[in-house]
Amino acid sequence: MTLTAPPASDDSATAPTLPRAVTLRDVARAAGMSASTASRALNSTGYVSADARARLLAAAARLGYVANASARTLKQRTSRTIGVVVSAIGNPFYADLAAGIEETLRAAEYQMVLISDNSDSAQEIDGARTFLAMRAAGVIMTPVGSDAAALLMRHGIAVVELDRQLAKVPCDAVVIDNHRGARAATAHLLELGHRRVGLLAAKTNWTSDAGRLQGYRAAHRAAGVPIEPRLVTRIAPEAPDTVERVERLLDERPTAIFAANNVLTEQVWRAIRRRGARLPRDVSLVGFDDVPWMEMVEPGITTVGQPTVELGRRAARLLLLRADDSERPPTVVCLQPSLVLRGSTSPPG
Amino acid sequence: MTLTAPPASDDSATAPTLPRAVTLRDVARAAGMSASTASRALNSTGYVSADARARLLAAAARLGYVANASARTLKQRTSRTIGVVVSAIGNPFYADLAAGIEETLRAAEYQMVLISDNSDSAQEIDGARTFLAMRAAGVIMTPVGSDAAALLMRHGIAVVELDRQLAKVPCDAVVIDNHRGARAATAHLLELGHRRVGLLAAKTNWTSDAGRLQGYRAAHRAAGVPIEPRLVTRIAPEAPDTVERVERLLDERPTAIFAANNVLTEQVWRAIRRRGARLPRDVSLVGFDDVPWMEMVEPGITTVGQPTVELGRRAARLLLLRADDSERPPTVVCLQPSLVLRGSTSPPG
DNA sequence: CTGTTAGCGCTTTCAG
DNA sequence: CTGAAAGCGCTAACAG
Repeated sequence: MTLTAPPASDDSATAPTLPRAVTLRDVARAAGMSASTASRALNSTGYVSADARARLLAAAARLGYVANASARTLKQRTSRTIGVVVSAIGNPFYADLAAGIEETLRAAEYQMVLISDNSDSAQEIDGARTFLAMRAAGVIMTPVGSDAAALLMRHGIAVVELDRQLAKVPCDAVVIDNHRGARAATAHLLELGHRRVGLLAAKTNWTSDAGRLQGYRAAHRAAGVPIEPRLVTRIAPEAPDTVERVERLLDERPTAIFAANNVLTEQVWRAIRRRGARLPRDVSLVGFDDVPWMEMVEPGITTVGQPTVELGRRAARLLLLRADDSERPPTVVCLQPSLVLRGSTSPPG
Repeated sequence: MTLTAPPASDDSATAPTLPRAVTLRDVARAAGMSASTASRALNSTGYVSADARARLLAAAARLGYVANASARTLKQRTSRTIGVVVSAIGNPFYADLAAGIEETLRAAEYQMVLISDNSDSAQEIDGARTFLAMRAAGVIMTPVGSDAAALLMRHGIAVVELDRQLAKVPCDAVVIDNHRGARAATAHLLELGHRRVGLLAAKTNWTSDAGRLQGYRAAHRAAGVPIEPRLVTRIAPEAPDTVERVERLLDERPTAIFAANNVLTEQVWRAIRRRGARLPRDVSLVGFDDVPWMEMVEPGITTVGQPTVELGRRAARLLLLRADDSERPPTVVCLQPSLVLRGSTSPPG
């Protein structure tokens, strides 16, 4: 701040809002060095004398130098940014995934750019384009369609699919064992003696929902209990007639319901409450995803818990590994869910 | 995809992973035009003949051209990226703010880059540096300290403070009327006849907490009820002794408690449940922030509701306005909270 | 209406 | 150990 030439100084004291950002050249000049040397010093790469480095570092600090990420990315043809696209940031499940990703990325000095696609494949492709344009070092996504991942990978950007797998090309992925989770949930109900177990699942082409549906079926098969088709309801995310569809399922008088994600679990829970029905006396309920409210309501909701934050961490770690070695064979990490028993399940009344 | 020259085609069919991204020159060449014309055509800026434009557009589509955002940012010295730094993405309050921001930004064709700072000012500054490096068009933050905003603004980056104001320089902001919300909450309790109303607030230097504390005081003053200092507990976010502090407040036997944010509301709620005390018979409770669980538990929690998503939208809108006109005087938008009455409050038993 | 030219700020050989 | 030079991909004057 206190420079030699007070009046004609070319530094920021001239105007309150400075006209041009300070560049590497500026700090080089201030230290009487060239830009190349300054670059080496500030990035601790290549040879720089201790003296020069010290002067350069001091100058950078004094001038408040912040490297221009665009210039660097342009030159290096890749950035330290990782794109993340989730279905709905407002859903605590996705928020937790993002939290796990962010934590891991931050530790590795990468930036997370978060985009929410509202489960809409057009928005998802848009997001992919954005990351392509940014030359993101990689992208983690909870896929809605398979085109976005294809686009990215075709352009050489590493992709990790999270929560479900949709890519048609082999690709890293981190998922939960949906089949086993759903099977455990359903088996629990069957073991309690339920014979009319309703299923409420999302109507998607996602592997997660397919697995949950299969798990429900497998448990029935193993128990020798036939499935009543009218008790299986599949509802598209954000469908406008969600409430009616849920009501209709309840009208079928199942003695228990397995709701295959946290949103649907909340929907049935509300429908049950609206009817004044009692949990678990009138109907038992098992959810999927252990979000906070499930433990706070009375009775608590028995549910298939997922290590959500850990799923996010793993996805980030996988991407980091691939950044080191783009030739690694694609690996898919499958984490185990666990059935959390609470008060919403009991033998049929 | 079906081109004229099958074997010697210079397009991506050659290798599965293409060696170099397709640039503007590539599409220009493919259309027999210069890069500048291609730029004009693809950005619909300046004069381009209909014919040329068509050929260029076709070439771009065929080659799968995606503009390099870094090059553009470098040239234009600003990007279409807006940085957002929130305290904790896992907290539904901040997630909703982010959702509102993202929605608005997306409509204006800006990208949101989200960073969570865990209420740590060092991480907040880090985030500011990142956005500075990216030449973000602006930054929206729920501030922890005042240095990050100062740094940004010193470098000419527009800042909008959200949820609270900490900047020492005038700066756009979107906040809730904390004083009024807290006052209404406390007055409600006082009107019910409570005389020992505990306050549980965050110990920060944030305007939000200051306003809530003052509102609590103002309500007492207006009602002519003296405040019992032992009933006022302030706990730093993430403090390790949070549970004990809350227990100690309960030990003071307040007949009602006003918890000044959603996290603390949950903490007291849990403490009350652990003791087997009944809401509102043994103690009344009013929260702040209307997060979903408050309506789902039994009895529901009376709380000061905030238009959270709208707060986010407004912040984004303010930033967009400033992007159009950097000379606008800083404006602060103050939204009104509303007291949501539910079952957790009643006259003292 | 179109092409040439220059340069955004940085990194990276390559000579000294 | 250091500097000169070139160029990443794009846009914006400015001539034609």
